[in-house]
Amino acid sequence: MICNKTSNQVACSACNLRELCMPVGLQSDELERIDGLVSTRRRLRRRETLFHNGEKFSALFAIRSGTFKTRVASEDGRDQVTGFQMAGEILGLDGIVSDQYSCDAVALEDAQVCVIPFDRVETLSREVPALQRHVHQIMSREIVRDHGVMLLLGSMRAEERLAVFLLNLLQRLHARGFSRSEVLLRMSREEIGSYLGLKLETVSRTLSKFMEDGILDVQQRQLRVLDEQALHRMVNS
Amino acid sequence: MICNKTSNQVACSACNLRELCMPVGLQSDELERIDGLVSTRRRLRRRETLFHNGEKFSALFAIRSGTFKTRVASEDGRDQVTGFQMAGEILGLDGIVSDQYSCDAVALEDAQVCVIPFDRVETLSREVPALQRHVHQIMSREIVRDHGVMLLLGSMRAEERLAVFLLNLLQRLHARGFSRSEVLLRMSREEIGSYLGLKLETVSRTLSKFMEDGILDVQQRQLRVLDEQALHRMVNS
DNA sequence: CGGCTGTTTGAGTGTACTCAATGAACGTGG
DNA sequence: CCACGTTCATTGAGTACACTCAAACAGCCG
Repeated sequence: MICNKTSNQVACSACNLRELCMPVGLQSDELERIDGLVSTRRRLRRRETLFHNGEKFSALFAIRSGTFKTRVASEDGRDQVTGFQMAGEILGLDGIVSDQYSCDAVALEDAQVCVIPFDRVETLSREVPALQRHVHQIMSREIVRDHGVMLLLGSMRAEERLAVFLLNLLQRLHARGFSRSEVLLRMSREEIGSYLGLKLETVSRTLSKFMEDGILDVQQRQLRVLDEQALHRMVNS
Repeated sequence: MICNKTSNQVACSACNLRELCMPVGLQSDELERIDGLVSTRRRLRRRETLFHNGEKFSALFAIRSGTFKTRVASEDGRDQVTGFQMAGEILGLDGIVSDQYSCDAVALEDAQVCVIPFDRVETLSREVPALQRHVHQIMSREIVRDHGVMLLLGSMRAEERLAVFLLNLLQRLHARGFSRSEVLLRMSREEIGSYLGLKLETVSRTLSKFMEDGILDVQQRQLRVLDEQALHRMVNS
């Protein structure tokens, strides 16, 4: 009986995320060469951690499905959500520098990831310049994103932070084929608050205010944007 | 008459920053191979910008001397200092992803940088795995650093932020052979405030409070730490 | 010296926080 | 399937920290 771990694998070249994920921008011949990048898949249930702070680094993870949060902890127990990640995005870049992950990655819903051993990334990107370039871009993108979050945390008020957060979330979902105006939030008020540097009560109050103003319709975690322009105006004024 | 741009160049292999900068961890034979990385040097005067947001990306910059700040701007004019960089640190990583720099890098004092054309980095790191690894680590380090700043901005109070800032600054200066307790601040209160998500008055008041408490001695930009343990306690409690 | 930039300090305000109670949704087990 | 406990969300009341506005002061350079 032929049956192995990889029997249900989908090659990068055949993955429906190839326009979004590692293979972005690669030629078809290059695409085939990176099919060997993914060693295995891994399934996670809600609340399971993909890796945690201090764990030995060995691989990056490409999200196939589901949503994650990453968080860092301070010595005295406080923690900070550093991002929410969705299909096609890469987790684990923080682990490269010290050979151990420096944050926790937690699934916010049942999820599946592609395991990409980092030594394969290094080997292959020496041979495939387009992959090398792509890896550099992924890391650079993360740096630019982080700088945007710093701007948000350092200089914006609660309403602006939430507006930026929602617009960003919707834009990324839209890029994945979902509605531009409707979203089922995978994260709690507390997690949103942690990400935005606010307390959960402030997140809740601000959402309520947006509802009063006719900008949003929020029913628990089901959220609909009624006036996207109003959100944009919040950010640019 | 023989006289060219590179006459006063110092090779990476001979640079006194080699324990701190790009060549970190390379073997001597590898070291020689990366001597070609630096195309030129560039001198900057105080307040000069090394690159600015939107400018075409072509090179990374290794700081040889002097201190820089990087800042990002929001659409409505506010800006946020995203970091202060000193000798041996690398500027320009944000430019890789979109082929243009996404922030401004400004010299806080007269400075000198090594210009490292990025295509050379990519070419050479395909041939020298240790360099490839090093580039990945530099980018990963920046990501981890940014996450730390997010933790600071998202969850710490003014006194803690300033304590973290000072400890980090002193630790980096110490690694460069300077005093662990004394520093001439190269940045204004406003710049510190922008970095820490505080107003300049709050920075000033908090420094004054640290003086009253006997933790610091501050005379304008000349700062001396009298009680380093007290600063550490601020952070961990 | 005057003008300028940067810093300090004060007074009053406001935004987001803490503490607290209520209510809604969800999952588990009887 | 319903009852229960638990988690999560909302809303209120009062507070605190950092903000704004303002004035005075120090240091620096031409």
